[in-house]
Amino acid sequence: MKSELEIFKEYIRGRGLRQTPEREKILQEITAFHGHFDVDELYLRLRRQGIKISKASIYRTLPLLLDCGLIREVDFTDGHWHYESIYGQPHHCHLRCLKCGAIVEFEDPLLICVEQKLAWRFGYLVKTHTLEVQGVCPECQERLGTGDDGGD
Amino acid sequence: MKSELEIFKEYIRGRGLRQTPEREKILQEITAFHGHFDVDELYLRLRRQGIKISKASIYRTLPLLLDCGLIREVDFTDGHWHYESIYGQPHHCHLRCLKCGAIVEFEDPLLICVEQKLAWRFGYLVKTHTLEVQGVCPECQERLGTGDDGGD
DNA sequence: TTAAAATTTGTATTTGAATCTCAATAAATT
DNA sequence: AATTTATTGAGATTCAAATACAAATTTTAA
Repeated sequence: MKSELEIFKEYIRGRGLRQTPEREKILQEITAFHGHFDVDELYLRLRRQGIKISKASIYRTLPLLLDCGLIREVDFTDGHWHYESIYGQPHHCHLRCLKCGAIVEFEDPLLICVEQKLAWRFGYLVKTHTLEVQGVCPECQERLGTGDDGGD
Repeated sequence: MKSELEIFKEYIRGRGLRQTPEREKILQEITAFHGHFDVDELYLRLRRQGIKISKASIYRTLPLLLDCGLIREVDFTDGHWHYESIYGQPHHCHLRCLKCGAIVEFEDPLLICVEQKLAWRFGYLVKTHTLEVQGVCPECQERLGTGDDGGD
């Protein structure tokens, strides 16, 4: 299987763009970390390693990584986008705690059935799906008492 | 069943807030329209009827309507939030066309199974879910040719 | 290897959605 | 009707994201 870097280089070439150390470092950091991140976190993580890349470059590189399918937008929490590396990872969904924000990743084959039914019923060429299930994690249930209703 | 306005009034009273014509007009317009909307659309729709309410008031009222469960955030397309009225409506998910933005609403009982499995497996108190399935609608498949891969 | 051509970078600025400030107004309570 | 307090509207502010521009870097080819 091709590495993320190979995928990215092919994409860059295919689009007539240029390979730059900044773009490679950004991709490298994202694939090395492998978790949810936002622009600030990514910027700071690079800085801590002595890698000085401007936020403007990060903002310019993320759409490229999105476009070639190496990352995806996860959610719009806290008034800005969060991302995650997805290449080579099986597709997964998120279970989010409404109280503490904890995230559990899961996958359920039933979603393929849902997709297939939709394709048949509405004639769509189905590409992917984004599912977030919201609830209260066991720790927060404990912490807040059993009578908690999950509201704010 | 209580009307949306009754629900809202009870919420307002319960929180020690005030009933104002602005808040009522906003709610009225949302329930009358019954579709997806964003702040600008709502503002313009009110304006077209000669109802002058500032965007600031709309921005201040939406969180109240969210909080009492009359509307929900649908997506963050175009760099800003979109909403929809949900009171009295059965929960539903969205199937979105990646090309033209068309939205089909659907519901699939399999999602209840998914929720139940998550509750059991991770101990979460599951509240709700948000599922968006992305693909290409029949019209866009036609328009763009069958060889289209759904990318941009 | 060098130079020309075109893209990318960083800095500073701009954009736009969403929030906040504050004086004027209006709702609730007495 | 008067008092208290929340809400409104206009404009200022905030912050993530996008952009302009000059300097630097990559690419291509001579």
